[in-house]
Amino acid sequence: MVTMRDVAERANVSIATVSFVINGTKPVAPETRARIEAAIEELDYRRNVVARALASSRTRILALLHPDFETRPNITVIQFVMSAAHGARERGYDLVLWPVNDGEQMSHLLAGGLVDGALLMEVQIRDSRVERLIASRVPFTLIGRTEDDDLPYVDIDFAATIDQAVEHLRGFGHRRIALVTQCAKVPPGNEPGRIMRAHAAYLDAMAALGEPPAVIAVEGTSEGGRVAARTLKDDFPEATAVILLNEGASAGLVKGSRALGRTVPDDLSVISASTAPEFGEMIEPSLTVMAAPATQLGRLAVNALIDKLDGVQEAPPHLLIPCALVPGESVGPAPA
Amino acid sequence: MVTMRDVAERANVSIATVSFVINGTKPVAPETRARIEAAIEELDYRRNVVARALASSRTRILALLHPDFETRPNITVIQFVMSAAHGARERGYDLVLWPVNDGEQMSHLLAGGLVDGALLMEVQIRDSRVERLIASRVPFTLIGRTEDDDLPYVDIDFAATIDQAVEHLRGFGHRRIALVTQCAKVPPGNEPGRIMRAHAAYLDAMAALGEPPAVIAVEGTSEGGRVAARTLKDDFPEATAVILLNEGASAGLVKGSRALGRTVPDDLSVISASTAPEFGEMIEPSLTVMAAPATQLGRLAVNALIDKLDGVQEAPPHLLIPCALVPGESVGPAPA
DNA sequence: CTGAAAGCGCTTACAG
DNA sequence: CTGAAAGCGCTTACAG
Repeated sequence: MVTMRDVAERANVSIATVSFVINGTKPVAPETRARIEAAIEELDYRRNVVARALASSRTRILALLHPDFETRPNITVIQFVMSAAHGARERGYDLVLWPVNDGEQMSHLLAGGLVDGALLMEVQIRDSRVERLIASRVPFTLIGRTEDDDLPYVDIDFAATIDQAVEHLRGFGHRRIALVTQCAKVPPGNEPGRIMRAHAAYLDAMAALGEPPAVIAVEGTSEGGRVAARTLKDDFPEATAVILLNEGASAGLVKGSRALGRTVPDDLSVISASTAPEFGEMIEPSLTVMAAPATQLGRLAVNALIDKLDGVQEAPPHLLIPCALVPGESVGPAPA
Repeated sequence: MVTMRDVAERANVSIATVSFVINGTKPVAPETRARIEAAIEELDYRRNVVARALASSRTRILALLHPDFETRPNITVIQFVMSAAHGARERGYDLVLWPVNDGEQMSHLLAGGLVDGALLMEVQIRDSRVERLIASRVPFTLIGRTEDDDLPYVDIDFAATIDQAVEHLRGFGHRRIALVTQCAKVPPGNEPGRIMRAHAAYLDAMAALGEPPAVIAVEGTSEGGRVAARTLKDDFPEATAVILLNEGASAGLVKGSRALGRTVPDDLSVISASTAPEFGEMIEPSLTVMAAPATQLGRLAVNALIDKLDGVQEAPPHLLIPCALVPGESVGPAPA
């Protein structure tokens, strides 16, 4: 292995000077610099990142903390993960994946000193992992929000997303609109923030419309979708449209409705929020979706975090991006 | 930050002895050990992984090298990535994500000394990245295979998978079976190994059946699936069944066939190979799939690599796992 | 069974 | 503009 010492010897300088040119930390005379660069080239030297990390107490590694047993894996998650990894690499950082269930495990990992910063996925309204994160003193950015809006986060703007979905449906004459969310495996009142916030936005929109709300929470599976279809028919037969915040159940809802004699979109219009268009077009009829800005969020989260680490940042980032409507064939005029 | 020195002082021993008990590298007297463990507990000491890495020249970090612009992201990929990350953590390793396009970039990263080993995804028949990997002297395991079967790999057994799919279809009376694969953005003859091998297995099976082969390569999108449906109808109208090695096109194929007046499975039976069942049941009719063993492969690949790093291994791993048939509703009796 | 000491390959005040 | 040297927090022969 060729080290900085080898380069220094070949260029007839001290290792400090080599370090200065590699990092651009101090001015170096042009001739000296040229000699050093030549030596680096000739020896094919690459600085050891571990030694650098120890000496500078900056590892340039970021952790992506995600729940161990992912909810049904989906396109959005992989897009988010990959874009975060890509964004990190573009700025010279590495991203490690940390499946964490409990805060205990998280604290251990954080205390090891491997990472300079962390990204936390699937944030809940009250989230003990966030407390651990704060206690660890490792800088972080949340993907999603807790109750405490002051923490740095990037998130989907679910309120705007729901509003837009409702607006779109209203344009087709729908007024009785149901919401299908996802059951969480957590105490009520502590769901993932997205569910709480979307729920609240939905209730507001219905109140503004002067229509009664109809909310159904099912599992994020095809079976869950079928359950939703039946509940919809039995308990909310007046609903002519439904907004899903449950991608995993969307296909089942369409299939289940059809099996119950209700066609999409003739009898029931469907919008799947926070869903990849690639996913929507697999379904028949193609789903009208609100595309999750997964790729943007991944980059934004990483860049916000790195900005903080580099001290290039004043206020904690509070970034909200709404989903974008991508029309499919699952929304039609409200039945008379 | 509390260091090993702090622990040593509190326990009245040298830092070497602390290291011995933490790593279990040398026998330590019970009383001494107890004192040290107490000190660790009281100080809430956690060993600095970076310092350890530098001193031991083992970082305990693994890289997952994946193509930068993923083919259409799918459930299988995220399952693979997450299970690899999880498997690594269970053995005390971390997994970094490295999006790499060119070998150049890869060599730079590898030379930095951050990782002890690497996993390479989307391996092609002739793959320059593999050569870079070998040249870097970083231990690795391939996900997929090149021409050179001697390198360590884990892979889906596409031959067995195709055979099983053909067998299944034959059980329903099908003989004229088409294969739909995915266009690669690489020179012909250098596709991802899975396509070459599945293709070969398919040709063998058709030869054994004494039927002419019919192969269609389309993009892994809904549109690609539609193209396949049309090509199938126009160019291979005798085919009563199709095996897909192209998850992204499967939904489009079903929808496209229906649009052309051919119902699945009445007129055309469909099996989607290397596909997640969760995906299959989204489609109408539910797709009969060959489930990709993504989760197993992720763990196997990581464990094989770590075994090698730990010297717990003789021969390079050559692990092949076939997909498992999960019947849906897209396969029916061959039309008379 | 335990310790003193060298060393992993860098960065970074401090001096000149 | 450049260098000598301390130090990052560990591991690991080597000695005893």
